Parts: sequence; structure tokens; C-alpha cells
Amino acid sequence: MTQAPESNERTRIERYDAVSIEPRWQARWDELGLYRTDLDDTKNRYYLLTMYPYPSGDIHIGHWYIKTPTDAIARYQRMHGKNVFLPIGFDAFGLPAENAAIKQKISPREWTMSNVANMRRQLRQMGATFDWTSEVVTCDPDYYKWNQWFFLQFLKAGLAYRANSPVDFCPNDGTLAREQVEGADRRCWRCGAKVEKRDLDQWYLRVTKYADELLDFSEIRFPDPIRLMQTNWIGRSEGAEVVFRSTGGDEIPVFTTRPDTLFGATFLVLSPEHPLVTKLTAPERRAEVDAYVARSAIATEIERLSTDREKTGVSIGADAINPVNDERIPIFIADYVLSGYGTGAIMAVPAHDERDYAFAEKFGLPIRRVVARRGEEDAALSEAYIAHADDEVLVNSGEFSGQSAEEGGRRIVASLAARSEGKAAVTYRLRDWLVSRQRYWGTPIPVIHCPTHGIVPVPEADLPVLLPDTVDYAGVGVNPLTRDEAFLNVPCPIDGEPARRETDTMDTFMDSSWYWYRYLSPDRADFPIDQDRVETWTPVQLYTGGAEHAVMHHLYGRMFTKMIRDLGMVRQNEPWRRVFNQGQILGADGERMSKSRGNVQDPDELVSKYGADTVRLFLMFMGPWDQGGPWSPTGMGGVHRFLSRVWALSLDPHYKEPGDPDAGTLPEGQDEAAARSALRAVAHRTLRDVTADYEVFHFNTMVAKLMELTNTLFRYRGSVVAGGPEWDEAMRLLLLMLAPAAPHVTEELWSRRLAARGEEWSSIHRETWPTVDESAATESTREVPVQVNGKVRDRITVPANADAATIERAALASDKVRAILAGRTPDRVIQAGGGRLVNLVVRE
RNA sequence: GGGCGAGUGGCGGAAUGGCAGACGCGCCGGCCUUAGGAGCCGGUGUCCCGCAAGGGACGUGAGGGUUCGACCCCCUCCUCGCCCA
Repeated sequence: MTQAPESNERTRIERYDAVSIEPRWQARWDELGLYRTDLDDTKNRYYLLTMYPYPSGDIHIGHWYIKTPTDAIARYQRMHGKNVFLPIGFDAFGLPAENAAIKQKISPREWTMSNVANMRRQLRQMGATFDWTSEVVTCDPDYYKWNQWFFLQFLKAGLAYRANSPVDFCPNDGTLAREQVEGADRRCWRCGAKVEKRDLDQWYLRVTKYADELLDFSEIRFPDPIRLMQTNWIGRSEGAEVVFRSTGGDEIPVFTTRPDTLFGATFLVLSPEHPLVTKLTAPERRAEVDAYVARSAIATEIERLSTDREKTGVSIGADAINPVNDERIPIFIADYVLSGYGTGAIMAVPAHDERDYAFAEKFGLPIRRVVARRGEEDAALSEAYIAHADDEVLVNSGEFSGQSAEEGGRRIVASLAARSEGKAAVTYRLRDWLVSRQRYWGTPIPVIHCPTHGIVPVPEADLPVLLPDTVDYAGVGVNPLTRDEAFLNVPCPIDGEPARRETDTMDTFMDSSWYWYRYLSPDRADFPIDQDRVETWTPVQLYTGGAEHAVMHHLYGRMFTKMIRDLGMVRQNEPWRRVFNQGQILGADGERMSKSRGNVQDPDELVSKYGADTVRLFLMFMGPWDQGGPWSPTGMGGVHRFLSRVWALSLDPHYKEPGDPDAGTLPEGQDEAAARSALRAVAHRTLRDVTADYEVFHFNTMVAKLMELTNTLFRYRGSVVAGGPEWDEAMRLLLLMLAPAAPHVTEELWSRRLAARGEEWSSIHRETWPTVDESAATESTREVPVQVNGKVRDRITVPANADAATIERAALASDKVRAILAGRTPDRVIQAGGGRLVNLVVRE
């Protein structure tokens, strides 16, 4: 029995079996410590940060969508000689753990830590190059101790303070977070009871101090939409603070962005929560005012500010004096004025503000125009006039009448300032950061309430204030710390007398505002951060994660860095140099992926079917990284086929001797020499384009170009050039270019390639990124499209270095072009982009 | 209601002032095969003319504008998404 002939050779190569390859290389990389970063080697450092996940239990495809391209960037940068640090950790405090604990009767810590364990396994499956030795888990006392320590420093520096403010409160379940208040009628998410507002003492961080600085983005690169969102969130507005007085002499400061309209103020509106409401309300108005205040306490801000909604409000039966003209104007309360914004009181100028106009119409209040375009001074108003034009002047404004609105506004403020009844002022929409949460599963705020000494900070030596692990929810959602006597009772640090601990815990945004500094020295016991390392490694080079954190997390992180900078702990102004937001993967139904919707894609399933490399590559191939979209595995097979083709090409080029009758044919018009140089040209052009794509994270087109190179190689497979030096070079480039994206299969093929050459093994991931041979990438001729009046009529082939005159002559010589021109001579000949295209323009 | 972004084949998408639809999926045809839900090769925007080889017109949400030339820039509108109200 003779050996099966040549044709059987094809079926003999081993099939690409990712599942058997991947765990082996993952173990090998681990063993070699390939991705443990030497943090003390500060040459060519590159800190690549990706948002640490919340340990909800399972990694889903969305996590992969953020993390696998991030890992590809890490590997790509390493191939450029960068010392890349890619750490990982877990955002382990937060409400879901408490919900699970109540439902499943297990402790939040147990639930969280078992999820962490599962997610570690899943994250390793991605084949990502995380440095696990730097892992941070925020519910670990070694971590949250430093939250407490920072808090104490902020307290000392006056950056943390306590104030009374309204919170959503359920009679059964206590204080609720905003997302726990459901529906337009504001009911408790757990018991369905009506939620009310209660005033509580809460802890704040004084971040409004940084409002202006946060508007400066010169040292941080955000995607444009994020920068805009942050700018809007901070909401700086310039104007004036003007002091109105009640007839009894109480000062009522008002903020306005339109001091030019002061003479048009025909009434004053206070927010229902305004401190002067009780004092100023006339006895006969009392009942109605109280009822209105109670009603607005249960309305949402969105309801209150909606412009569609009918304006409501009541007079309090008192008047105020307008400081510009001593006019008496009535005072109202209305829920469209919010206590938290500005001074909680506005001057109403119905002629020039939509909401004031609607209110004035409803209550029959005077509407007095004070701004008009020149020549329209007496024009009647049928709606609020708010347009801004250059030729606007003040009217009905006493001595300021006739002045331009802009200049007049400034003079009005100046004259008030001279009498100490007003001043130019700036307000922000940004509020101080409310860090108190009346919740158990978070960092305990390290203060003690002493009957004698009031609020006493826990001494630093006593940190951490440990969160007790034995918790009793007693079936309700009230913070169990408030019933934990062992936790509560503590001697006052000053006099040793019985005192009680603070039971509020910190907002989890506190944890996530500095974790990338801790990654640099997670075991350091004497100080939260290693200042030398922070100095050399941060600001973080690149931070990847979801755009849903555009304002919250990305703003808190910036604030925190500025706060600790002011404490002298870091020198930089910003935590990150660049932030990139990938798009969000939605469920197949176009909705956000969540267990309750049942639209979650589990990557484990896909990995066991196709292997991690295919899943990684597919996620990069499916579209632009910053776009995301509904999940659909359609096309996964195509990506897997691509890897199988690379596999087949690499292991068997089907080389044939020249003259072998089985040899594949070369493309039409190509002899062997042309084929060899064409192969090199394609390989090097691909390298040039793929390198550019990696630099700007265009992974989808990067993969497409590798597919094209693979298709080209397939065209030459089995021909006389297959297996030759140009083929071999192209294969080498293909594997290197693919290595960051599909690390396992390339490592396997690389090791076999080395073995076949009798070379010693070394990881492909330690190779250097190849350089383009420009002379190889350039071809000797090129094709130029020829347009007549903007329509492509022919394509001509010219030498690569042809000059404009040559190209023009060749274009005019084309038969097709001559047929269209029909004897006419072009009026203009345009050559775009150095002869990339010719357009012949003739008059019709 | 305001701000921002997006709309391209049956589908995901490519091209950001210069050849529209790269690459992939799907579909169609062929080869190989005992078999094909494997693999390989080819075709595939729409319409029209032609037996064919070919050729032509139209075409990037709608309408207008700028330009030698527009998916790309500008204006108006429609639809969807996000953020803020």
C-alpha cells in the first residue's frame, strides 16, 4: 500500500482547535510571568487603565468588549518596547450586594467574594495580560482604610463638611437612593410606599471649589461629547447677585443671569423650601402656603422644571422692594424655583423669561418690557422676548433707558454694587459631592458623635473602622449598622465617655476615584499611595471604559486628584492623560443587557465553542470600538474561518516545484518575479495600514486588512512562490500583526514556526513590531481614475512617478474618454491629490 | 423643550472633499465529497439595453446650496439614540 498521493496532503494538516491551545498558553504566560510589570523600571512606562468591573457575578460580553481591545493595545505597545502596566481589580462595594444578601440570606461579603472568584476565572479566560499581582478589591479593609484616611485629611483641610439637606425617605425602608424611587408617583422600590423628602444631616466634599478648574480640559483628553457633558454638568453661568428686601427688611438675595432686565422684575418667586417662607407668610395665607409646600415636597425635580407643565404657585401675601427703583412687588412661592440652585429665589421678569411669562399670565401679573431692538421699543409682547441681538437697548429702565442692553446691564450692577445691594456673581449647577449613604455595604465614615464634643474624627491610629461582617437585616432594607450595638458604642476619643459611631457609609464613587493610584502599591501599609511611583507612572496614559460614566465617575476622579494635590500628595492636576469611551453592547433586543431582561450574552459559551481568540477578534471586527450596538453573534463564524485560514497558511503553503503540473497558477499577467514583488508589496502595505489602525484604535478595519492579506496569500497558495522568502516574510508579518488581537493562535503558530526552523522558542509577544519597507510597499505603476465632468469614465495605468503632464496626456488618449468628449477640448483639467485622480471639465 | 451625535446593500459596516459599498455575514452558482451545517473557487446595490461580450442610467433618510467634484462642508426638514430639562 503506497502513501496517498499529493492531493491527500491537504486533508492531513491538523485542524485549528482553539480550545486545546488556549489554556496551555495562558498557563505558560502565567508561569513565565510575562505580564508582571516591573514598576521600578521607569523606562518607556505606559500605564494603561481599564475600568475595574463591579462583581455582579458574571463577566458578560460587554466586559469583553471593553477589555479585549484594551489588551490588544497593551500587547501592541509592548511590541513597541513599552513597559506596559495593565492592572485589574474589583469595585466591590455597593447596593446590589445588599439586595442579594436580603434576598438570599447570605452576607454581602460572602456574595461579593464568591462573585470576585468567578470573575477572576472568567477574566483569565480572555487571555488578557492583566497584572494580577496589583489587584485591588475595594471591600478589603486594606483598601477602604485609606478611603477613611483620605476623609480625615479632607475634614482637617476643610474639604469635608456636614450639612442638613433633604433626602428621599420611605416610612418602612428608610433613606433611599435616587434609583430606588420608582415611577412618576414616587414609590419605594421595595414596599411600594409613598416616598417623601426628609431633612437629614449628611456629609459633603467641597468640590465646588474646583468648578472653574474642572472646566479647563487642557491637560486631559476626553472625547468631545464627554467634555461637553462635563461642561454642561458644571454649568457655569455669569450674572449678578441682587439683594431684594422684604418690607420688614429681611434680605432676599437673588441670582440672575440677566441683570439688564432688573427694571422688568414685577414679582419675586421663592422656592417652597426657602427659609424665609415661614417668616414672611401673612397669617391669612398660611394655610394655603403650607398646603403648597407639602405638595411640592413630593414632586420630582423633573416634574417641577418641566416647561410643558402648567405653572403653579401661591402668593404669600408679602411684598419685596426692588433695589433699583424701590418698587414694591409681590412675593410668590412656586415649585419651578429650586432651593438647591442659586439662592433659591428668583426675580421674575415675565417680559423676558418664558416661565415667568407663563406664570404672570396665569396670575394676572404685570408684564413690563425692558429690552427691545432699536426701533421696536414700543412693540407689544405676545410672548417672552429672549432673543439676543446686537442692537438691543434698555427701555423703561429709569436712568439706564436707551443704553445698549449689554452696557446698561453692567452699569446697573455697578450702581447696585456701589450701594452694597448687589454684585457681579457666578453660579454653577455643580453641587458639592454628597458622600453619605445610609447603607451598610460601603466604607464607614470615620467619625464619632460625642454628647460633649460633638463630631470627633476617629484617630488615624484607630483606622480602619471595620465594617462588621455579621449583619442582621431583620428583613428590611434599613442600614443594619444603625442597630448594631457592638459597632455603635464607642468611647469618645477625647474624654473616653460613651459615644456613638457614625453609621453612614461612603458613596462608592469615593472608592473608584483613586484606585489607579493604589494599583501601583496595593500592599503598602503605611501610606495610601506610593508617591514616587505615582509621580513616575501617572497621569495614566490611557483610560478605557464606558461612556455611561461620562459625568459621574470621570468628574469625581478629576476632583479627587485635585483634592489630594492640594493636600500635597500628588503633583499632577489630572488623573488621566486620555480617556477613551468604547460603545455599549446592548442585548439582541436593543435594550441594556441585564439579567432581569434575560438578554445577557455569556462569553463562556462562545469561548467553549470558538475559543477566546475568535471572540476577541469578532468583538474588534464587528464595528468601530466607540460605537457598540445590539449584540448579534452573526459573523462569528466568519472570523473563526479567518483564523482557520491563517492556521492553514502558516502550517502548509502547498509549495510546488516549478513545472509541477499540480502547481496553482499565478494571477493573470504575473510572472514569478512580479508575483514575488507583488506579495511583498501587499504585505508591507498591510503593515503600514494596520499599524496606523492600531494607533487610532480602528480595530475593525485593522482586522479587515489582515483578512485581505490572508486572502492574497491564499491566492498564491500552491503556486511557485508559496513557501518562498517573500511568502515567508508575509507570513511572519501576518502573525506579528495579528498577535495583539489573537494572542493564543499566533503564539502557537509562532512556536511551530520556530521549531520548524530549529530555533529556540521565545514568545511572539516579546517580539518587536516590524517596520515597513517603503520601497517594497511602493509599486511601479498605479491606476488613475479619469473623470469627465465629475463622472468616472475610465481608469488608466501610469508609472508610479508619472508627472502631471504625462497623466493628462494619458487621460486624453483613453478611447472611452475620447468617445465621451466627442471632439471637444476640456476647458479645465484638474488633478487631485498629486495625480490621484483626473477630472476633465467640458462645458455641456 | 434645549444640547450633542447618528442615518450608506438583505445584515454588521468601509470610504470624512476625489473610483461609494473595503472586509465579513447572508444568499446564489461551481469544485471536492458516501455525505456536507466542513473546505476551496467564483458571483452578489437597483433598474434598463443586449443572445452574449459588454454598455448605460440611477444610487449614501428628504429637499435645497457651495464646489471641477459632496456619503463627507453649509441651510431646512424627517427619523432614531444619548445627555440635560
